[in-house]
Amino acid sequence: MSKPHHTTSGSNVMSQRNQEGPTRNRLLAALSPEAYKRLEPDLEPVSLALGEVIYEAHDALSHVYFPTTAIVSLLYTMENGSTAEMGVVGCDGVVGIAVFMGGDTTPNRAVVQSAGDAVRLKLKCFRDEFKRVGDLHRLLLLYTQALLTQMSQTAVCNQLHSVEQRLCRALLLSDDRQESEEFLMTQELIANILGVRREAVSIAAHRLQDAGLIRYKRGHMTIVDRAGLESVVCECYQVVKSECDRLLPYKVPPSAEDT
Amino acid sequence: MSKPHHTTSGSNVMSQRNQEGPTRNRLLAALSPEAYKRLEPDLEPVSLALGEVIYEAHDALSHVYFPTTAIVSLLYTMENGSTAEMGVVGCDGVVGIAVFMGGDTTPNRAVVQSAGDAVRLKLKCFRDEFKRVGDLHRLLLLYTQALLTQMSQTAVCNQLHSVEQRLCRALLLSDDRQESEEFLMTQELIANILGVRREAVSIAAHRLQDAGLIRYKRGHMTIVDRAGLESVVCECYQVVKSECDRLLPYKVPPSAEDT
DNA sequence: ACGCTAATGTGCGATAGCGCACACAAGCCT
DNA sequence: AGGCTTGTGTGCGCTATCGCACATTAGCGT
Repeated sequence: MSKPHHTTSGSNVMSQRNQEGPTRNRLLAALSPEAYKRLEPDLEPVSLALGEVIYEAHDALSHVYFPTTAIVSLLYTMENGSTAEMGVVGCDGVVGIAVFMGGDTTPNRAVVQSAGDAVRLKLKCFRDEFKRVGDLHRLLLLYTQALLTQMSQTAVCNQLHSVEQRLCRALLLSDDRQESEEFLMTQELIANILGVRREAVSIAAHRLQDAGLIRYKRGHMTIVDRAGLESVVCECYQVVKSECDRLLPYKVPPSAEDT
Repeated sequence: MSKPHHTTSGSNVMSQRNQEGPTRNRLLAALSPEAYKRLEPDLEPVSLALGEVIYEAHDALSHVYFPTTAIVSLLYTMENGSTAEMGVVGCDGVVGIAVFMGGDTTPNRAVVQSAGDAVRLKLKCFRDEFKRVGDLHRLLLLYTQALLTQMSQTAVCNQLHSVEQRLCRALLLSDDRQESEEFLMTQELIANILGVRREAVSIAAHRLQDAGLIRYKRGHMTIVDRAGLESVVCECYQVVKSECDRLLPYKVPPSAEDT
């Protein structure tokens, strides 16, 4: 999942659907023109605010969400209130996997980690297209595998790596999913994501700042030296990124249905 | 996922396909008779030995495996050699998800955690049936969601719970997936699964034994008080089990294809 | 029965992260 | 400008787990 280089494409916007609008979402962008046209009338743009809850644990969904500039965190909340992130979804994915996997709900919540836009689709439209077993079907299974990799790598990473390394991983994952190098996130939020105390984040962030890798100021976190972060982060980051790139290349070969 | 009560069914074996043979695997058992008959000629019984590697990271598979009495662990190995489990597959599932998700390979390995039997299916037969988008297709997506839940819960559990609780979870997960209350597993193996040092397992196992919940002797681990274990284990165990039961009931309604 | 190997128990210092209790500082509201 | 709320830094004792170095033992093969 390389960051989409924001080539301000000027006049040829119409010819490329890769820069703005719903097709900022990589899954939508990878659809064949035919499949995309079928969905287009039903795509509804929405703005997602920081902290907004897209679904609670065990909630039946009314829509699936394709983030374009927003970033959504999949969090689990324990009975005692402590939380940890299991996965993160940005322009590379979709929120609401359970809808097409058949279970309808999941035990986790989806919370907006970085405000931005998304397009959403009513369940019926979405399912109708999924059932054609064409592009959308194939892409979503591939995406699900990528998410599976992300979650399972999170499992081993949580077990084996330090808070500092995992903070780097969280920052890089966010960076991959948005334009700007600056994030609006408090240490409290990061702590909930990493499943550690806020103080532990404070210390780790401070270390990264001292090392000149990030700048940090009251809820504003800025990546200063991305290469440096990549040298500190554990191997888990690359594993997830490589697998994501392998499974979901920008260009996807057309499916049998649409050729 | 309730443990299949081994009612030694005597004479009416032919009428129920729920006790022995390939249909000990719950996915195969849940197929419609039509779908099962299509696969049956190609199902190949295999014995899996403890420690046997079904696939290595990034390996292309030649078969998918439906465990019947064997238990398979999905493990990730770090560059420095440390390992941790991301998920476990028994008679409730299938080894080789990547084959139908479209990615063909995964970054993790599959290792036999408890010796036993499985049936396997060549990729082509498997894919042909999957592409019919009938029972097998629907069941495998449901199973994948269950596995997703298992992996994501492993992620949060690894972060938030103690070695002792996680040992309980591992034991209960194994118990759910096999007949006997006795497992053949060394502390070394358990340590690799939990992603901790062997010594930590030694201490945790000792505590459980002192509490009268298990008996432990040189590679033989026996559950003495299952209810006791369930009172010690963290909530993660129930979350995964409930979700697994919800998504994959023993009886599955027939799909449109086969009615 | 002997001896080898694999499995387990134990002790000790080091470290990471927890839980708590604050002090402090930044920015918003009026 | 003053004051409140929110976010951040820090110190302290505690616990879990690590990493290492051994001692011990069970069971297998011959």
